[in-house]
This record gives sequence, C-alpha cells and structure tokens, in this order.
Amino acid sequence: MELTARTAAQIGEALRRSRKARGWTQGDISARTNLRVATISSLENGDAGTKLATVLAVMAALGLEFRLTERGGAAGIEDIF
Amino acid sequence: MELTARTAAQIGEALRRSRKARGWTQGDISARTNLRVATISSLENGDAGTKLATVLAVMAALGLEFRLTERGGAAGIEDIF
DNA sequence: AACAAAATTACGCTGCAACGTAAATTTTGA
DNA sequence: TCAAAATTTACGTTGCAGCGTAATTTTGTT
Repeated sequence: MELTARTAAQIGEALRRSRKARGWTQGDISARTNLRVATISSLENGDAGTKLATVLAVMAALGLEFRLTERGGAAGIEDIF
Repeated sequence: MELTARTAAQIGEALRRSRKARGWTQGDISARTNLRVATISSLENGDAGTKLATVLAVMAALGLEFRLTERGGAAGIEDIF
C-alpha cells in the first residue's frame, strides 16, 4: 500500500488502492460522498485540479486521514506538480 | 506541530506553522510557487475549495509530503468537511 | 467469445478558484 | 508610538471543476 504522496497522481493511486482493498466501486464512494462517479474517476486518475474538499470527502469515506511530514529524499522535477 | 489533518482548516494550519517554522512569509511561498499571496492566505485559512495543485505546490516549497493513513479515533461531524 | 458490471469520456451549464492589481487591515519591530 | 511589513480582502476577468445526463470504453466472469 502506497502511503507517501507528493503528487496528485500518487494520491489518486493511493485512494484507488484503498478503495479496492475495501472491495468498493467508484459508485460506492459516490453514494457515500454525493460526488459523481466521474469526479471520483478523475481524482483517482491524478487530476491536480481536483478540489481539496473532494479529496477530503473521499478520504473520509475510506476512513483515511492525511499526515504532513518532512520529505525524505530529493524530489524529481516531475514531482513538483 | 500538528501532523494529522482531516480537514482543510487543519491542513491550512499545518502549512502556516511549517512556513513560520522556516521564518518565511507568504510572499516567500508566493515567490517559490508563482501563486499569489492571496491564494496562500486563502489556503492557510482553510478554504476547502483550494485546488490540490495549489496545496501540493505549497507543500513542495516547504519540503513537505503527504502520508495517507488509517484514521485513528472517531471523527467529529465537523471533521467530515 | 459474450455478457454484465464498472470505469471513463462527452456536452452544456453553473459556480468559484486563481489571476492581475490594488486597497484595507492586522501584525511586527524599532 | 507608529511606520514598515505582512496578511487579508476587494473587483473584474478567465479557466476549469463538478453537476446532470448519457454514451462509450474497459474490465471481469462465465
């Protein structure tokens, strides 16, 4: 399970894995958050334009929370956005 | 230093503390991210409408990264959004 | 292969983030 | 105390997320 995330793509992937680990579909998340399935899809696919409220709602549905920590290694240029 | 964040307000507060711990102003973050000072202000004040890209850019500037973890205690109703 | 479930994409619409610029307000340090 | 610095707020503009709805494509089973 991927825990660390510096990019929207990594966050999306982590959310997708967490969802599947629970055996849920995007429709299940949609029902629990009142967000459209298309929105969940977009988020899981790493859209950095996603609103923070959307990310937090999905995380709440999955029973997850954020932890802000110091970066370990150096970030690649591709990790800035 | 607050590490755990379930809400935009908690994320904003964590970013503000991290910034001040480095002795930086919002203007410093602005210069490093090309985001407007007003945008940084809005984020630090807990605007859940902030885009994920904005949060990630500020976190990169501060040398921070996210970690997605299972929620520990029960969330208050006010923590859902 | 074939069918069903799930995920992605599309289109028009509404709302709002972030922009440039700048003013108002709050905080800070001499 | 009080000006400088920092933060917040304002206003018109632009771009796009997320909505409703629905079609299309992909994935998973038999």
